[in-house]
Amino acid sequence: MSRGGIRINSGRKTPSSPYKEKTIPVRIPLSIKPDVLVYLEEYKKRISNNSEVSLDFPQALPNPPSLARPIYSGQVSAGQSRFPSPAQDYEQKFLDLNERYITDPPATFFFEVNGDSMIGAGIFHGDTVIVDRAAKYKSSSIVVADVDGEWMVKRFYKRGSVVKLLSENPEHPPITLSEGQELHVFGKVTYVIHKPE
Amino acid sequence: MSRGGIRINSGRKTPSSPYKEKTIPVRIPLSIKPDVLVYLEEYKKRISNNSEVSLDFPQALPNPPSLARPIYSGQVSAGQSRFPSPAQDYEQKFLDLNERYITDPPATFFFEVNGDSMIGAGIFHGDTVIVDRAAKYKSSSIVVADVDGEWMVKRFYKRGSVVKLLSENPEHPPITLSEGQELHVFGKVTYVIHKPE
DNA sequence: TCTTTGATTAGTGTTACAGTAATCAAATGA
DNA sequence: TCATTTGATTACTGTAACACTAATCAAAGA
Repeated sequence: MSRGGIRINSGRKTPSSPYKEKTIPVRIPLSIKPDVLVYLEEYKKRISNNSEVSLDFPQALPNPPSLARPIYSGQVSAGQSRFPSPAQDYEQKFLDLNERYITDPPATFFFEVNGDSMIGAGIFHGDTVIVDRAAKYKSSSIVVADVDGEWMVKRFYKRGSVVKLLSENPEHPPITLSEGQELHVFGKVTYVIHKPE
Repeated sequence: MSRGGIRINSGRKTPSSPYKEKTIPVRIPLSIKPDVLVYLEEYKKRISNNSEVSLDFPQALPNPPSLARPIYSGQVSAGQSRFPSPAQDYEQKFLDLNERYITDPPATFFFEVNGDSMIGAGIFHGDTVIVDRAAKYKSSSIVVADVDGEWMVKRFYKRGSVVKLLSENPEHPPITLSEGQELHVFGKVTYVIHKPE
């Protein structure tokens, strides 16, 4: 009758929680408990969808509810063609920068740029680049990459087995990967935020 | 010596919590615990600011606090100097693009740029510029201006009574204001958002 | 071989509790 | 009389503990 006995190495495996990490109790006001639960639900989904993604880097939040700001947008010419006055035909939009420029929040990172090797691509010293780890990059994409521990913004170039990292400044020669050098593309630069002087 | 004795009606008053309501423990994944704490912080502030409001009826909070996005930021080199791996020294920041790049929401406008006359300033065709009408501009500031109904992005130049609008592209000559021409500076370009290709 | 079943371990919501904070009024002292 | 000190009293909070559920395994049975 008894089917008992030792079962070594049995039991629930870890991590088997939907978060794939430990949890800790945090006191939440009753009125916003439902919001937090919804939030956790979203987070769970994201974690399970991205489960194949490496967890070397801490993952950030799912799409939290954002405060949209009403912004009047229009078009303006850098050349000299004629445009209607923004005062007349502005279009009231609720433009949320986060929404517009961050496609995948958990995969999005910000970097401040150091140096002027990418001036030709409109990336200046001190600029902030928005990097999306989930975005697909190809040859000629601008990426943030790590070559033997050195992190840089470059234009990624690949033809067959030849991989180079190109600058956009004649003073900076391309970097060709030599034998034994390791290249990790961290993510694709999707936007550059530049503060003009 | 003894100051003891019954103190009827003494003790901490309710509600004395910053939330003005009960709380309950909710299990939160460790990695997003900081986010939730920030969220609660915001909520607390909102509650305390509205404390003068009558509590006869439950009040709907005006702006629901948004869950700030944690973004891991680091620095990356466009040159070739060495930087530590973001995995090692990432700094968890709650970076909100709106907050960071929009100082004065009602005075902030967005324009899409047409043409390439400002390439030297890192402003390309198709870019979006953030324009702050409330920001002070001076000679050499980049502005959105209206000259006789024509709207443009230019570098504003002023020496005495001489006013010019300069391009940042050798192919585009400066615009000198002639007699009878009207110039209205709409606002100062505070940031340029560029999508590299 | 396949299925059943209890053993075993991980994860979860909630209670309990100890420690802290806030508030009051009696006792004290000026 | 009135301000200050002080301990009593009550509310609040973070977290440990615990009971319960979920997941997984391998031995026993079919």
